[in-house]
Amino acid sequence: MNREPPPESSAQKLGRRESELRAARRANLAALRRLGYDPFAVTRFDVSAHAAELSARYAGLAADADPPQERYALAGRLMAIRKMGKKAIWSDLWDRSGRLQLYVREDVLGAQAFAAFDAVDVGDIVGVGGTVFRSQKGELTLRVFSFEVLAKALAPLPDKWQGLVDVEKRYRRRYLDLIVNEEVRRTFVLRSRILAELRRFCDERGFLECETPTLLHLAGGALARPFRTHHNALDIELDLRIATELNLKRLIVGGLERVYEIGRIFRNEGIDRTHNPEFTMLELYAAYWSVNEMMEFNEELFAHLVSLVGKGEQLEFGGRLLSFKRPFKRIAYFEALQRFGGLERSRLLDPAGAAEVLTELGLPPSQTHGQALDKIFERVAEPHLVDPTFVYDYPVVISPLAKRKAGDPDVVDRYELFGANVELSNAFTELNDPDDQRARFEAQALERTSGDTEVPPPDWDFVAALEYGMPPTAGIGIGVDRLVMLLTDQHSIQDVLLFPLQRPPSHQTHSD
RNA sequence: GCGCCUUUAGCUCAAUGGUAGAGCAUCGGACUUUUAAUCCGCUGGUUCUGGGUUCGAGUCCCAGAGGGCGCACCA
Repeated sequence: MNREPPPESSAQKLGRRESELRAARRANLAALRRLGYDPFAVTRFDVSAHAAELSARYAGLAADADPPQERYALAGRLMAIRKMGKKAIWSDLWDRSGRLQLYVREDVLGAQAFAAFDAVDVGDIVGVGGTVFRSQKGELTLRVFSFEVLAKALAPLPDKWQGLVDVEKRYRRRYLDLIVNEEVRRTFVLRSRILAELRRFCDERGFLECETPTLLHLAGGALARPFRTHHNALDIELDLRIATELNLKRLIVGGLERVYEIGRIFRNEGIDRTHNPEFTMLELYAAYWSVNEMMEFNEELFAHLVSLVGKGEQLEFGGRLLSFKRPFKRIAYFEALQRFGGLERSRLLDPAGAAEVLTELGLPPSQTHGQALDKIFERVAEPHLVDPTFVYDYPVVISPLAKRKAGDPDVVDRYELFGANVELSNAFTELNDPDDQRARFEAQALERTSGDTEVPPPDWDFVAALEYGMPPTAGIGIGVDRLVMLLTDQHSIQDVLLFPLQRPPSHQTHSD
């Protein structure tokens, strides 16, 4: 496999400067060991407090007040060291909660331990014990009475002031990005909280989190090219899933009634600011709901998330303020195209008419009627959808798994939620008529044989499941990464994925 | 896949075709309340890779690699 060589074996590849920086750190490691502080021999450290906790607890502590006597133990990475003469050192310790300044004095710590602290480098991980006081410049500080080195950083860290800016290095060595760029850490902490909140919100409403397989004999439920893989023992080809839809609906047939999955989806497509080959999707299905109940659920969920991370009911994104005040705007699909593009529904419903519109808009011809409608909508309507807006009554031709609207067979009970000009969720009343489902799969099979490689082969087993009866059900899909982008004001999917897919690094020419 | 931009010290960035530099970090020195600590001093380079043009290439040309942006693709 393509792996970087171990750093030490590639020493001769380092610039002379970097090897000197590393040598200096190794010299300090040796000094620490001589003094009886072997960093890599330590197996644990009792942490009794975190930086942010202490800052909050002693926010009212005055500089001239008698400092409290309580001893606290903290552990973290030293991100700055300011030496004042030979007998005092100021340092910044970062733990997962934030930063706390340390004040280390020889007369407090003792000669031996102070000598050891003198051999510590920026980036080293230490455990310290001491009492808090407020410095003359007004900063809460830990007076260090004891300390241990818990790990040595043998490699030099990026510049503390400029940080790590090189985007490629940030993605390839995310750990450095997280060490040095606080806002990056904040984004991922927030992502974790959003994920937890999604689960809590669904669990609270009686939804069961289910795990369906990622390895499938046949990837369906969406239009996308799957990744292929091979299982050795069974000697069969497998697909990585492109959606969780069909299996979750099998669970609805099975009577679980309310299910969801927050799952990794794989699509063998290009990479850009809004696409990564693997991404996270929330799919949720509720028996006995129509798309209208789902819309309410959706609205409540998004308003809730915005209330957690935004400014009240508003969310700042890209310098614009989006209002998530309920109710969100609503507009029918064809009404949007009429309003924003002056396009007639009857013309768009006709494949030839849609193809004409495509040409009039200066867009390249599309293979299918459905694709043409998607392109037209994207060009004509999406630029107007800034505040969250439910677009409902989608045409049946682009909705193979949705139930037709009563009294209007050309459209289905489906909506998409748009915000900041992108699709945020997609929901519909699920098709549960096995005969209709079979017919739509057959139509898709024709598209597939006529060359559309993204149409999945029909999943007849799914039709068989529907024949046992699936209750009326509404389903929703939410692209979690794009939701996190929206909520954290990030504009590239790579900035909400810890390890976005990158090409293999260029300088790994060795193959051993 | 196509186009544009980009790659120089550990990090962030300079350098008309003419001796590769700065800040931070490192290293040495001064300083027991500093916080981008400050002050003094010394270092540090396969200019992404491979070719070519030229008396001379970080700079120009060709090919390749990585990255970014745009287009195409993308339920």
